[in-house]
Amino acid sequence: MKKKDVPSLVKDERLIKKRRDQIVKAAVHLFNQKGYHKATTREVAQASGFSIGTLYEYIGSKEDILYLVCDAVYDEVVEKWETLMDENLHGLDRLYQVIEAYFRVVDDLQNEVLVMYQESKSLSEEALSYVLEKEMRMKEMFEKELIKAKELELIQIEEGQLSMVCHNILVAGHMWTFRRWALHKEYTIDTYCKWQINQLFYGLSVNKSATKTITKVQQNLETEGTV
Amino acid sequence: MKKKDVPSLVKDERLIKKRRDQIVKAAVHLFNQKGYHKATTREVAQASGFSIGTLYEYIGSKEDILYLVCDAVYDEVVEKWETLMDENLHGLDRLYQVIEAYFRVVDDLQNEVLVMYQESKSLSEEALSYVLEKEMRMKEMFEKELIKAKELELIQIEEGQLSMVCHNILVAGHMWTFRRWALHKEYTIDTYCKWQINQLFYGLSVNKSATKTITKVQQNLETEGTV
Amino acid sequence: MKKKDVPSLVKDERLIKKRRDQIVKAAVHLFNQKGYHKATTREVAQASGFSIGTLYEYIGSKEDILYLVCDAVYDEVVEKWETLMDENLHGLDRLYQVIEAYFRVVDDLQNEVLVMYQESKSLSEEALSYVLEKEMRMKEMFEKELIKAKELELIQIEEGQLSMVCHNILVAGHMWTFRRWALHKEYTIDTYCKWQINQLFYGLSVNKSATKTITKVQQNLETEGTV
Amino acid sequence: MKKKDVPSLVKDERLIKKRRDQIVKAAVHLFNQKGYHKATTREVAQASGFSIGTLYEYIGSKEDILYLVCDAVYDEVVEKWETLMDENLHGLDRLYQVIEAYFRVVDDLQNEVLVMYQESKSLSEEALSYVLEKEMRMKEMFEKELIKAKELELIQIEEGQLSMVCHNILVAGHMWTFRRWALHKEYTIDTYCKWQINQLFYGLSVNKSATKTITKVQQNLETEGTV
DNA sequence: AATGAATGAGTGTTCATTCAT
DNA sequence: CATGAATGAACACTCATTCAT
Repeated sequence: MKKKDVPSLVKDERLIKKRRDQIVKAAVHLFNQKGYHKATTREVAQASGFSIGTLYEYIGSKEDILYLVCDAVYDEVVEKWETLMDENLHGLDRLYQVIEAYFRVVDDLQNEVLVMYQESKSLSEEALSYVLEKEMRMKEMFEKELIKAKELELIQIEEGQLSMVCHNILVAGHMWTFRRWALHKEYTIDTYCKWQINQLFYGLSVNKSATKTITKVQQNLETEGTV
Repeated sequence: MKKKDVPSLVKDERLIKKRRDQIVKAAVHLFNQKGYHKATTREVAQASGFSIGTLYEYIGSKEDILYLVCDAVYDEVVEKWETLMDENLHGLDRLYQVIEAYFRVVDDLQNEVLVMYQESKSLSEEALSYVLEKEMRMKEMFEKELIKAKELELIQIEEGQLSMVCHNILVAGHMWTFRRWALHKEYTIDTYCKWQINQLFYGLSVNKSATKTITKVQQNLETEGTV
Repeated sequence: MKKKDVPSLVKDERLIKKRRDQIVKAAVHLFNQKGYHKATTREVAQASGFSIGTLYEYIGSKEDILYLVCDAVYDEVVEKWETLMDENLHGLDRLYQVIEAYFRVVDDLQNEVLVMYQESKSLSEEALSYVLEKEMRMKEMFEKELIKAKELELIQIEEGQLSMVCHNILVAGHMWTFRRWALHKEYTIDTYCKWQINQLFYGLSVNKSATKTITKVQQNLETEGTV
Repeated sequence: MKKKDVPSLVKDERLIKKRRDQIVKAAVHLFNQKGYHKATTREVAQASGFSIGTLYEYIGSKEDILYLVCDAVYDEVVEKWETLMDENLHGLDRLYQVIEAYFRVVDDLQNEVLVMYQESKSLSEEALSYVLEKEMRMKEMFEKELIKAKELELIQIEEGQLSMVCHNILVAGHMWTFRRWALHKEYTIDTYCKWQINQLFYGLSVNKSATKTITKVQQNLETEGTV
């Protein structure tokens, strides 16, 4: 899926970048406050520091603003993430850090991530799939790390579990923003990282003598024929 | 937080219930397709099988529709969940089942949960806090079970982890709907339950010889002074 | 102009009268509070003590309510007026009393008169002309009295003045309602009657010698440099 | 009570004034025909010569239109009134002229005055009190003149009568519009002025010795050729 | 005769988008 | 390149009126 083309009537690429940065910054703030649908293009223009006419010199439609935001947020997340990484770490330490760094970037870019998260569904199919593709690329970053760790025999992970765990990690990051009404009361970003990583690697530490196979539960449910 | 009052011009309580059920059903469908903001009240009325005037005999504002949806979805989830529970199960089996049953209910009520999940942020503060309270009550159901399991020494779980794990379970359920664009390609609800529960209880099965304490990682990160 | 026909689905004339009395009473109250246009038929029905369906058993349209009100108010004014009249009075005293009694009836039926006064313009042409005809009939009552007084040489009034004075009297009554925001602060109905009647009969008591001395006064003032 | 703020999305003050003049003109015409409540904002926009969207660039709500009308009408009345005044007249002549000029302005601005008169009650409390204050200021103009005349001993007027007479004069002006269905059949503005002023100063001539100098005043006014 | 649920045309208002200056 | 006035389709919501029960 290609980058969606956002039309501009202006030629100067440098100016386009500058104005769009202004737009994104203003839009993130506004969309956070009122949501994408309730924020008006006029408001975005004003918050960006120019007129509605000028706004439309740099975008083709309101949706483009949302697209620019989502696009920018992914880039910013990845960029900051890379800044945080210590390339000297190895083994499990590296794995922990990749995840923790991600959580911390999300914490840092809370508003941005939240907007992208809550409003991206309003994108057109074309724009959405581009954005989702970026999401998948982030997922792949975790997959790579996990596969590497598995190959190094640092962790044991079954085939089917791999992808799901990466989804879980990503969503655990998002959660920190979209469930902040609850989580921020109970956790700091430090404790949140600690417990999420702990949970991710060690689970609920099942007392082994109590273990029964999940398969059995499955069977029970299936014989009941419900759902 | 009390149940928000949704005004109706109609007196017959039975009829109100019937019509509101129609409205909720139609609204879930519509909001799924186009989202809350893009769906018009006229469309909701039409999809409900009556005129716009009649719609407004049973609600006070468009927001009330969303509120009715969210309220109904929670009730429906809890109700179906209870139906699925086999009260004869005990120990870890019960724990597995509580979680799996929840996932299966979410799967069954995918559209409903997705709408509630994606659109509830558009509720007014008053309505939202009522809805969030319901969410917290669901979280408590998991908490109770986990505490019970802990007391029976079926699992080991530290203080700070408990709440977060419950959030994780709830969100893992939601994920099945809001990330279905990815997850449903890779998993069936059966395999999804299996892997999520597996992951929840056993984590990534860290190879013990490779284990280092998370605290150490934390220290590394902190000494770097980043974030 | 004939009495406008207000259709009713009910046969029993006595019931029609009873219900319409209820309607008029409720409507006067409501129209006073919110005005004819902002008051809804539902509200009128409710304030009348029955359902919207029943309301429409006794009227054909919302406008009929206004017509009923206007019609009733005139009748009530005339009726109360006659009650107040002392037939033993004669001469100027009678004239004073006719006018004062009218003012006092208006004071008594303030809300009714105000509604009729402010809202009758919303009647259809047909209904309006019937109402205006009633107004003219009231005017004629004053005309008769004034003509009688003129014939008795109690007052001097020129041809063209007669009609206008009667309009003035009627409007002076209405004024007491539609300018009550100002008049009721400054006058009681007693003082209002006194001064209006005084003004009506004696005017501003122009100083007779003033006409002649004006030039003189002016000269004085002008030399003083004032004015 | 301060001038109510009517919000506009347009910045150019000159354009605002121009457009609002258009709006007022169109609204007076429409409100006369159908009344404030039955006239739609779309009709006002169309009659003003622009689209509904443009209308709302210059007002905040429908009520603002009514407010603009009332506000403008008062200003226009006062302005025209002042134009008509001959500052060289003194004594009773001046008094006659102040009143007659007012009647003639009302005649000239019939539609405007009638709308303001009949619809101002639909204003919000805030706007209404501002409008009523303007009305009171007009009343004070008459009060000043009467007090001056009293001090010059041109007229005799008792304390309690003064305010009421001014109300009467104002209402006599309004009457010429809201009772035109009757008055215009019987009077021209010339005869209406003559008889109202006559009545105002000399009453019903109970006392037979009352003079009729009005004819003379009329001649003065007529020879000036104004109005 | 009374009820009140159903109707849908109509209303005020918003806002993304355009385009002349 | 920037501006902001103009546009009008679209929307939430109201309410007089009807009619089956």
